[in-house]
Amino acid sequence: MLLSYTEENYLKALLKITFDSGVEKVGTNELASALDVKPATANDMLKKLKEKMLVDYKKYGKINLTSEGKKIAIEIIRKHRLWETFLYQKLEFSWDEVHEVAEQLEHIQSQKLVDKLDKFLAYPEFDPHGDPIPNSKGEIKIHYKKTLSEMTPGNTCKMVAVKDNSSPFLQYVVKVGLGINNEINIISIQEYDLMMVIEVNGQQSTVSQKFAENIYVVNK
Amino acid sequence: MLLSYTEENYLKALLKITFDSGVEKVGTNELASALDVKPATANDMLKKLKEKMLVDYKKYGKINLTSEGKKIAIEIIRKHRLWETFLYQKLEFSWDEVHEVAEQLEHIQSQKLVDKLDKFLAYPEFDPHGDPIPNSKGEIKIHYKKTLSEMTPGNTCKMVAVKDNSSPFLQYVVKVGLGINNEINIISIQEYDLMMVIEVNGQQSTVSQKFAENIYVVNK
DNA sequence: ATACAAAGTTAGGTTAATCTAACAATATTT
DNA sequence: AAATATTGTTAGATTAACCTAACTTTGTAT
Repeated sequence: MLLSYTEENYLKALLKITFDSGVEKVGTNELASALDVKPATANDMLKKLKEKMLVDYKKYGKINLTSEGKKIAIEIIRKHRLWETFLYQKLEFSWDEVHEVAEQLEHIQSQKLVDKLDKFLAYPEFDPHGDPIPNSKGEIKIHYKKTLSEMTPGNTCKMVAVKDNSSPFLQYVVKVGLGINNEINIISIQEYDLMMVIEVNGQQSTVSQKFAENIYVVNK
Repeated sequence: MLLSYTEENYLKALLKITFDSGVEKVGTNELASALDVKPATANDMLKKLKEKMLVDYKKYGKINLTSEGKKIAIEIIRKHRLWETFLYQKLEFSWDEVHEVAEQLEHIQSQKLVDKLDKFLAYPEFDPHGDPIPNSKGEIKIHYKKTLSEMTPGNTCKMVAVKDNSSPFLQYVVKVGLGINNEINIISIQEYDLMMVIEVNGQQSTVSQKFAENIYVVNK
């Protein structure tokens, strides 16, 4: 099925929201704000995607991807993450620069391109932000993640991914000395505002709760 | 200046036409048919591009790119040919498959991406079809080309590029045993219909005039 | 349980890129 | 030079993706 750039973005946004919130059902306003359009616009598109059997929804109800819609959305995420990996590994892009360009590259239509790129990169399993890259069958390696904000003093954990892919956040992550697979010791937590003192490679930093909520870790 | 996908294609088409015909001035119908749209459509777009000072033209007159328009068009061709080279050299695409995908990739907006890709490919000077890749300053290595159809029996020449980039043509070129930098001996020419008997790597083939007009060569 | 707030929908309008059909200017041919 | 053909332009319509403003439905809180 040939979809427009825009239609693809709607499907991708729907999948992303369910990934991030853990909930299957999505609302019109939520979708609209994720795509930075007005609810009326999202509503129009939803009707179109329903016509095409890519979403399952009825008036005033919640939105769900159909299995076909989900398949397409996963393919887009696959392309996005493969391109990010390419930019990072082969073209020397930095962590915080890959996302923007991958947003464009993910819409290139060519099955052969995706397959060959995957091969060229030696079938990577995770992108530069630690997010899993769906394989050619659409299967995703899930590593059950907690956020840094769920850790308690004395814990040691390892950063596996970031939740927020925005440049300002990623640059801040680098500044704190953090990166994928780095070990983090939780030194203390401020009861009042939940600020956290952490140690990475011997360097201590104080980070906000908001920051800690955007770092995925696994226990050590 | 931020241009739409479509606007970029109009600029590229204008530059291509002047390249191919050798003439500076382009007509509305010619442009329209190159882009596979109706003349009325091309006319509308021309007005828009004139507003943006990218083309120079007046009612019922001929169309010219301004220097700014030409600069942008060259940049698009640069991207197109770099991507073709990438697909061919790094991703194992064949000669006749690269064009289509590069038509999409050429519109990706990221100066850094172009620069890094150029570096990654070790600053190639020619794409897989033998066409010169403009460098980062927009300079193009011109090799003064003749077509195979201009050769006479007894001549020996070397194929440097193809004029037609379509899949059917390129597949035919491969079938005849031809490739970039191959030596060609002109054995004979049929006076009646200008069919040519050529020899490549010891293999003799008979090719039509139309075919011969689409192969660029240099004298040996 | 009603009232109010939040979420979702509809109607009608805009812009970019396309079209068709009619018209105008330029070029070519006899 | 007049007739005809070619080329280019204009006017008005269409479609996709967006908008605002008004409305309806659903959910929440007193």
